Amino acid sequence: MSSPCLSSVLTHANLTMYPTGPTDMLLHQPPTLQLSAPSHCSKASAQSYRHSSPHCWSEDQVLEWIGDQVENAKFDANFLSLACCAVNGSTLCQMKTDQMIGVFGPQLGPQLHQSLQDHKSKHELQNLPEPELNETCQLLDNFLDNLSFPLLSTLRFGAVEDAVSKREFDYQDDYDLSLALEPMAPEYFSDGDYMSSSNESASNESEPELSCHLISKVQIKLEKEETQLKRPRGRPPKGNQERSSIYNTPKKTKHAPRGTHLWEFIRDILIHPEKNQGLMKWEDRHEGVFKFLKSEAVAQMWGQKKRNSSMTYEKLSRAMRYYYKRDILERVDGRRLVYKFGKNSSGWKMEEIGMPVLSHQAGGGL
DNA sequence: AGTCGCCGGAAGTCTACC
DNA sequence: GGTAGACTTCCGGCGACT
Repeated sequence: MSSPCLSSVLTHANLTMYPTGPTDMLLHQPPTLQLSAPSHCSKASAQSYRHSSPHCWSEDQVLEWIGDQVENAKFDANFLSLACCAVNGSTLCQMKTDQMIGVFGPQLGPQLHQSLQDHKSKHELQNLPEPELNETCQLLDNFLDNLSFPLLSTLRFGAVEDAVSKREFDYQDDYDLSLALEPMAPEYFSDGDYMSSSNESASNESEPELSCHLISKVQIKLEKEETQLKRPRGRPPKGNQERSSIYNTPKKTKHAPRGTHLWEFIRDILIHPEKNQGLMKWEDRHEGVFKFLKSEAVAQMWGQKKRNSSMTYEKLSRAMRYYYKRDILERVDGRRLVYKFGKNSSGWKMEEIGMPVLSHQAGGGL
């Protein structure tokens, strides 16, 4: 069996995971295959393994973990065979140091073993005060899974080469960074006004948000197929006859798994700086006060997760305001784009997520 | 006056659950 | 199939700012 480049898979996973990442991220990371994943992309990778015990890691999560270790060690992933990584967390946890060295080599093996021990002890020691925190981690995993293309979740090692080469082809064929600066070609949309709201709203934003336009053709093509089948959520716009055809389409029967709630999505962005990319920041970490830095970009990400390309910050903020009644969020009067987590929210406090609570740690932290 | 973010009512969809 | 919860969409209004 040949040894497909692990880093290629990881790089693709990252790029497909966040196709609408911030402008600087993509503009400075041309869509070429690299031996080690670009740091930005890597930081934006799922890292869902961090939130579950190594014993419970799936093969995909093991792959993510290995990818991070490869990057940290500046290890040349070309020397790694994907076949070596085709293990789940349970199997991995049974491996001893010498076995790891045997499989991953003398350079990477010990580091992987040490990292695994760290993760194991972290999850054994971590005292989660609320059961929902476990659910939160699962929701985060779901979020990451749902956000990505099915590359990681469907890729099986026997079919890696085919899948990778196909993704390479699709990617190079379809991904166009010029989209960041140019209007999207109308043929990529099923409905011309679907994208108009985001472009329009992005232009309204006081801060530059080029990232709003960074939606790959790959994604758009997928959404095109979806929107042709799926009736848009919410109240239909007044006098909009263009969408009438999709309102008559048969109802989708397949129920998607319960997804992350909006406040959890926001929280996850805030507590995972590697996924934040300057979208939001803590104003007061201790009090749970946060601010949208790139409101429309966050809205686009939310829309991406909900498969709704017409999501805007205005709509997102309406949903946020509903949380006031439920004490999931509290009002922060007089400050634009600023919200505060309420008493019915969870999983954002430092002590809840196992971070050391330092004095003077409020504010500023991503 | 125009723009922007925020507010909250109303009406709608979608999904999970019973 | 019915229902509840969680949004989504639209809209009119408000205050701050330019």
